[in-house]
Formats: sequence, C-alpha cells, structure tokens
Amino acid sequence: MQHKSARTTAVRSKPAPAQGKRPRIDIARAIGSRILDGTYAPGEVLPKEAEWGRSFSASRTAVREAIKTLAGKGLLASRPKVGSTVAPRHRWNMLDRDVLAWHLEATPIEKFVSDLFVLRRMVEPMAARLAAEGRSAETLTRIAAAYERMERHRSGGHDLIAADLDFHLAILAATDNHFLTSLGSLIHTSLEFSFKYTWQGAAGMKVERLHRHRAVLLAIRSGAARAAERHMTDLLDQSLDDLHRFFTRQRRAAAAPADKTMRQKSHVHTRP
Amino acid sequence: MQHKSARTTAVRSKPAPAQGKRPRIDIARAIGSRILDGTYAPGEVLPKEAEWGRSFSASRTAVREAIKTLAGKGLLASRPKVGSTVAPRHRWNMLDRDVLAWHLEATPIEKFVSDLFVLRRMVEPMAARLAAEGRSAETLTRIAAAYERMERHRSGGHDLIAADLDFHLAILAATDNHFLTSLGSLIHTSLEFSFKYTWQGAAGMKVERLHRHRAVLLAIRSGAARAAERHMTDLLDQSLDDLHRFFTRQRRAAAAPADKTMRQKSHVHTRP
DNA sequence: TGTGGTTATTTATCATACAAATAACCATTG
DNA sequence: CAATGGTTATTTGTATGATAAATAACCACA
Repeated sequence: MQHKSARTTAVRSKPAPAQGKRPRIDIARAIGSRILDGTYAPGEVLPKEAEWGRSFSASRTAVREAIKTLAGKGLLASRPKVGSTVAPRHRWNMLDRDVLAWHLEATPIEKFVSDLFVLRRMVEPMAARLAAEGRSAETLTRIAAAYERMERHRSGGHDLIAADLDFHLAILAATDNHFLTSLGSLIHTSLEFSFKYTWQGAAGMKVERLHRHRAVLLAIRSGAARAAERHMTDLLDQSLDDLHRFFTRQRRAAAAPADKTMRQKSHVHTRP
Repeated sequence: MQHKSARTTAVRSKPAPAQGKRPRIDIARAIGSRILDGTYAPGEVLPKEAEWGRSFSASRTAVREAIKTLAGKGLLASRPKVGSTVAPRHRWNMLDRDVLAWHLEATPIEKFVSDLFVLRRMVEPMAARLAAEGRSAETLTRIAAAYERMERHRSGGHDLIAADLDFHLAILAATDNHFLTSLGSLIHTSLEFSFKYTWQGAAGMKVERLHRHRAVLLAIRSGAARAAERHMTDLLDQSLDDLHRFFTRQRRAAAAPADKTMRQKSHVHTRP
C-alpha cells in the first residue's frame, strides 16, 4: 500500500537537488502554508497570479491551478479586478488533509492535538459501540489483524504506530458510516503528524495500554456494545492523560534551564 | 450575509439563458457529480483532458483547473500517460462541502441523513457540555439570539430553519475547537440540503421541541454542563425519531398506491 | 452631491507548443 | 523461453501569449 499523503501537486521525490534544474516546489502547499501560518490574514488580498508566478519562477498556469485547489479547500476566493482574497476562517475546510497538515506545520501543536483528542473522545467510543452492534466477519478480521500487529511490534517503532492507527481506523470503518470513515482518514493524517512532532510511537507500548486495546477488540468481537464503548473511552482517556503529562513535562523542561529554547518542532523524537 | 455555498468555479447566476453564448457550466461540479453518482467508479480512469474539453466545449486549461480542485478533494489522482483515475472511496474527502453536495445529489437521502445524525448525536451533546463549561458572554449572546429567532419564527419557514441551524452552529463554535467548528459548517450544508429534499422546516416547530432547545440554552447559560449535554441528547434523539417516522411514512406511501412512484426527490415540501 | 459612463486592472478562458513521465512494445541476449 | 534493456507512443505537466469578462476606481456632468 503506497502511503504517500496524497500530494496535491507534483513534488520532486528527491529532497532538493535544487541546482540548475529548478526545484519545482509544490505551489499550492507554499501558498497554503502562508495562509495557515497567518502571513496572509483572512480578508487580505494575496499577490496577483503573475507575481506568484515570478516568485516561484513558474508560469501563471501553474499558479492558477494551485490557487484553484486552494479555493476548493475554502482557503481563498478569487474575483476579477480585485484578486484572490483569503477567506474568513470559518470557511476553511479544516477537515481537509492538506489544510490540516499546513495548519499543524504552523501552529504549536498542543492545542491542535488536544482539540483533536476532544473530537476523538466524542466519536470513537460510540463508533466502537456501533462496530460491536453491526460487526461482520470482514471488519472483525481487520480489527483483529491490527491488534495482532500491535502485539507483535509492541516494543515500538513505526510499525507499532501504523498498527495502532489501523486499529482505530478499522473500527471507524466498521460503522459503515461515510462521515465516520472520512473522520477516520482525518484522524489518520493528524496523528501521523502528531507522532512526527511529539512523544510516543517509538517508545513502545505499555502492557496496560495494550490490554485496553484488546479489551475493545474482545468486546466488539462478542457483540458487547456498551462494553466496547466503555473500553474505548478508557483507552482514549488514558491517551489524553499521557498527552497532557507529556506536554506538561515539555513545558517545564522548556521553562527551567532557559537555554534550551528548542521547544517547538524538536524533530528528534521521531524514531528509536 | 452572503449565503452562497462557496462555489468552486464560476457559474452563471442566471439559471440558463443557454442560447448562443455558451452556458459555461461548472466543470468541476459536472465531473465531481459523475464520480459521486458512480458513473465513474473508483479505480476507473476518466476520459482524458482533451475529451472532457471537447464535451464541455471548453479548453483543456479550464478542464485541468477543475480536475485540480477535484484532486484536492481526494476524488481522483492524475498520472502522465495513464490519465486521471478515480480514487478509492476512503480517500474521498466526504467532509468537503462540495463533495457532500454532490453526494447528496446522487444518493437517496435516507442513509445519508441518518449517517449524519449518527455523527451529530456523537458530537453535539458533548459540544453543549463544553460550551457550558467554557461559556463566554459573546457565545452566550449568539446562542440566545438564535433561540430567540427560533421563537419568533416558530410558525415555520426559512427563517426558522436558519435560526435552528444557527443555534446548533453557535454551540459548536462556542467550544473553540477548530475541528468542531469545521464540523459545524459541514452540518450546516448537509442540513441545508436535507431540508431541501425532505420534510420539516416549513412545517413549524412543536412547542415541545422548542422547549428542549430552551432547556439547552438555559443549561449552558447557567453552566450546568451535564444538563446541557443531556438536553442536547434528548433533542437529537427526538429529531432522529421524527426523521425515522418521516422516512417510514414516506416508504409506506410509496409502496402502497403503486402509481405514486414519485419517491426520490419530491422537491415539493420545500416551503409553506 | 449624486449619477452615469469610461478606463484600467485583474482574473477567466483560450489556443498552441513543448517537456516529462511512463506504459506498452520490441529486439536482443542469456 | 525468459529476462533485460532500450524505443516509442500517449497522456499529463508546464509554459507562453493573446483575448474575454468582470469590476473597482476614476471622471465628467448635471
């Protein structure tokens, strides 16, 4: 399974030779990021297409295509004679994969992640319940498989993260509700990014946590809807706890020695 | 407040003079609909850009821009030499306004709406609770204003629908959670469409239902978080009940007389 | 102080050409 | 025959330059 975050426009796979050849950056991403990070605020008009073209040394055509995708994500709207203006925030399609990613790039993650968990906490327990009620052989297989992968890789690493994610995704998919499965893919990308920037993932999984996952699986398998719901709630509450502990620790570490100003984006934790 | 569903590409405001001038249809919408309604299934490759261009009598440029927005919504992906292929469903950005709209156009609404309500039932009660916990003067004002508008227009009509919607949206916005506010705008468009195709809205609001709204408002205002949650749950459960009753009635009406095959899309109910 | 027409600017669309990627085909070789 | 490596045809990707449409800003006039 190709696992590539569905880039909107072509990006060179090689990181950046960037010599004579023109690196050819993803224009939509470039502009989108600048909107999400507040360089261009809502209401503001962006530079005109021709100017973008110059600054990326790209043709107006390419710029326009990028702008179109951004418009499709609700980030901006274009009108003749006036230009493209950044849309009000409430129009932004925050649930879009790319928008999400750009947002996370720009924003210190704490609120982002905790907002995300608030949503998960709302959705996933009930999803587990629905999954238990309407369980089918196929979905059970997928959930169980994910759990087994978690056990197999419980010592940590990328495989663990992937399995953990798939566990939750499978449950959402099991509800046979389009909205929920879409939320699943949302959670997918969000967590992927979160993992990249924060704790966990590589650290391995505590037995307790593993057991909670298993409890959810067993409850779903046996059709114990309410139990599935409860176990999932516990699981997420625990995650949220861990998360808060992590952030508190981080904050304290950043406050005390005063020379380690390397808060934000400590790319380090990514892998074992 | 301009209320215009954020069209992706230009559409002629006049319904369709369509004489000599070229009507100039929204290409993204045209292609997007065909994907959502299954004319082109996931995995299938679409006609090439040039062909689309011919069939819309538009330039390849215009087609490409449309395709770019669709790619941005996760509906398809393009590769040189092979063409644009419809993406697997799980990639589709179902939470996107336009995708939603196209989906609803194509799909008999019952499952759509009930799926939506499952999501609402998951999210909104907890949102009410959060709103109560973190209430501010400003958000209270908005919620209260919406409620008063509901009372004022309780006899029915478009204003009632709008007020009802705003009531729920305001609560979601009050949580100060980007994900939830985005979900709000999702719910907004979804319900807008639902109203267009189904029952309610014009029919006026039963006192009981109005009271439940008021109960939510009061609970939030007084900071009674759990009460707010409970009342919101009641409210949505009632809605879901009404909904099921409506669909059942409709189904039965369609089954019995056998000559009224006018199920699907009975545009009639829209207004009083 | 409006009011109606004119202009300048920017997006929207078009036509055409060429570059890049790659699936399909073919020939060569072990 | 199978594998390998190169060639070709096709389709998207990008570029360029021209024209159409929309409209904010300006101006002349009453």
